[in-house]
Amino acid sequence: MLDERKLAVLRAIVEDYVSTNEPVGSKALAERHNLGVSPATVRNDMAALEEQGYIQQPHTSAGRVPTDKGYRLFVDRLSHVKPLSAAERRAIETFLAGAVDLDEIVMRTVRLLAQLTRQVAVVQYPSLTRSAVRHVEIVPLAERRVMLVLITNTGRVEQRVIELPETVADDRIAHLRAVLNACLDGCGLSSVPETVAELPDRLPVEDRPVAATILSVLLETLVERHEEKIVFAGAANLAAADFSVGLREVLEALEEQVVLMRLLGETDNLPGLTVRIGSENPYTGLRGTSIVAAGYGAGDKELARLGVLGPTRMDYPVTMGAVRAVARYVGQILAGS
Amino acid sequence: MLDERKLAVLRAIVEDYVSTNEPVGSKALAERHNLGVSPATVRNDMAALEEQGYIQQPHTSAGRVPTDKGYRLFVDRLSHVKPLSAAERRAIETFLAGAVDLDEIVMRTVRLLAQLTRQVAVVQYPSLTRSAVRHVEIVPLAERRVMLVLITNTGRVEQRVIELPETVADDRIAHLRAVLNACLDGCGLSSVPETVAELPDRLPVEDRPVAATILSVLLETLVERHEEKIVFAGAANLAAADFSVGLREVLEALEEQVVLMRLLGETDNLPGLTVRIGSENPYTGLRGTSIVAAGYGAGDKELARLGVLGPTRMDYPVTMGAVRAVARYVGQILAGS
DNA sequence: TCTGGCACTCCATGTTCCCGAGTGCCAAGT
DNA sequence: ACTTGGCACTCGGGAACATGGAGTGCCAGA
Repeated sequence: MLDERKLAVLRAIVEDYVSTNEPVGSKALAERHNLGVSPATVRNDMAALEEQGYIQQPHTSAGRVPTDKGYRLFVDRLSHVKPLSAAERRAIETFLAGAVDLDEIVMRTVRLLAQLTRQVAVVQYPSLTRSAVRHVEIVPLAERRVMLVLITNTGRVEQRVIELPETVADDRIAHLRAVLNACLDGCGLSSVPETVAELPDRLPVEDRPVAATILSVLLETLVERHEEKIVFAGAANLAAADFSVGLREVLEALEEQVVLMRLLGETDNLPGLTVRIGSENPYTGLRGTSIVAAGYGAGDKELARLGVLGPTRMDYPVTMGAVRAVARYVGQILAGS
Repeated sequence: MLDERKLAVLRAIVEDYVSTNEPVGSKALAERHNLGVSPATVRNDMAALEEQGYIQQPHTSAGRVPTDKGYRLFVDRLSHVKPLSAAERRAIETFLAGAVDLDEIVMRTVRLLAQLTRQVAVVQYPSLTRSAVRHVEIVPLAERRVMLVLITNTGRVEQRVIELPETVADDRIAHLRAVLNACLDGCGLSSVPETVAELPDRLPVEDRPVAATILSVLLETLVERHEEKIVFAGAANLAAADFSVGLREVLEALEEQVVLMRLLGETDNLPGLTVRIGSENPYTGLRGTSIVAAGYGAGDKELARLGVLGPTRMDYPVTMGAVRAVARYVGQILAGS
């Protein structure tokens, strides 16, 4: 059905089209990649490939262009992830190492990835759900107002201002803090609700209303922040690519947290790297774009995802290499801090 | 030099050009705005306006287009800030009121502003410099590692992980925290360095190295975070405007924190609202764009700035109204929380 | 099964042409 | 001293048309 040479032809078409952005014809193909056959033969192969939907001509009498199906075959069977150069690795390492807190890690990561791939990079904040409590802090702000600060083992910090039902002395607050920490320290966020459930019963009666208020805010925070934060960078790279068509839609998608989440979220069979090509992805505005994504995390459990979005016509091996490498390094940094 | 009618003509040109995006000719002008004179007269006035650099023709035998100087005159003398409708005000209020922490306030503000003006909105986080310490927290993470959390009265939270030079018992940490808070509470961030200077001397000798480490990180945080965080939203609106030319540059500028900071930062004579039109702004990539900015803050002191960036050909009265209104509401929210 | 040849298609590019919107200027009117 | 109508002129942009070249499909021969 698809012999060795036809696959070689497809590979050549993808590579040429990616680098030139112009439909590639049989003659140029036979010359540039030494396939050892004549243009006429290549034409026959092309006809077969087109027959099966791997390539396509924009107009009669134009060269061929890969279809989404063609890219898919290329990614799955005809290419290998291209590792980064040593220099690039060093650059990543030093750039990420300079970050002082989670915000900055994420910020640097997204920029790094955008620059490395010359495309739009998307990074999700480490999931609250899968991390654990490191410390809970209750800070008195005013007579009846405190700030609740929740610090997770991934370095994430959530804060909330709480209005209390009554005036509370600082030492009672301090006690409450101690109790809370004793019982929550190291507790997985997902199990916080049950852990905390009968906690008010163990407190003096007069402290219960206050405790209840604080706990309800705490639980609320966990629920609301369930949805993850997500950031992107490198929008300028979109304009640089010849994205004149549909740029609007792409930018809109990028500003829709929900869409971004879904794009990054859905994984597929490949271990680690997910590639979603053009029409494969769920959002119609992104018909002409592909997503290369990977999970990252400290240790082996995946805490969040990051990836790159670009035209279907992208250099998949290189992009995949960059995404994989960055995901690994971020994981290391996260584990180390 | 510029009599009443010539000014009216200029105003009419700006308004028409803003709404149609096409060079406006004498005939259409005389008809649409009832100026009470003939096209020929309008032509004479136009010639005078062009003579003085307020308008310009793209080509001979085309209509006129306002120059930056023309827009400037329009903004300064020919237009009034247009207040928002009651419905819009309510929308702002309810939308902003739902925010639970500073991050979310800023996020919502920037989106709101982008949606309201259909342009790119830029919002700076409240300045660290001009706010005061509300609480300092030192959280033990591991034997020789603590997290320093700094909470300001603007609701901003900064955190840093610190490696200590030696193992420190929790009660010593607690003591240190108490001392720190006692001495820093309410202290303006800019005066933290001097306040903290002789603090180690008042501690037991064995605590001094640890205290020094922590304090140095604290000071470092203040310095590094001196530069403000800044976010933008609404990039899709750029694509919607006919920004085909220079879109690349604009997007690049938006991703350059430094450039953004400068754009927002420089104020001018007008109380509150700053308008910088096309070539007036310092960055060459933004030759075709204008910035409308305003300061905001809790109470009267300005904590940070926010604004909108769009094509020079924008509806200034409406945009200015939106920016001013949003700035005020954010101030209120900030003061109330 | 591959190859060279050949007729055909059609896009991209360049040229020409023409229309119309808009201008500048001038002479006449108020 | 302005304002106005008239008029010749300019120039951009779109339509119509020509052309060259890259690329294709197909076929007959090796």
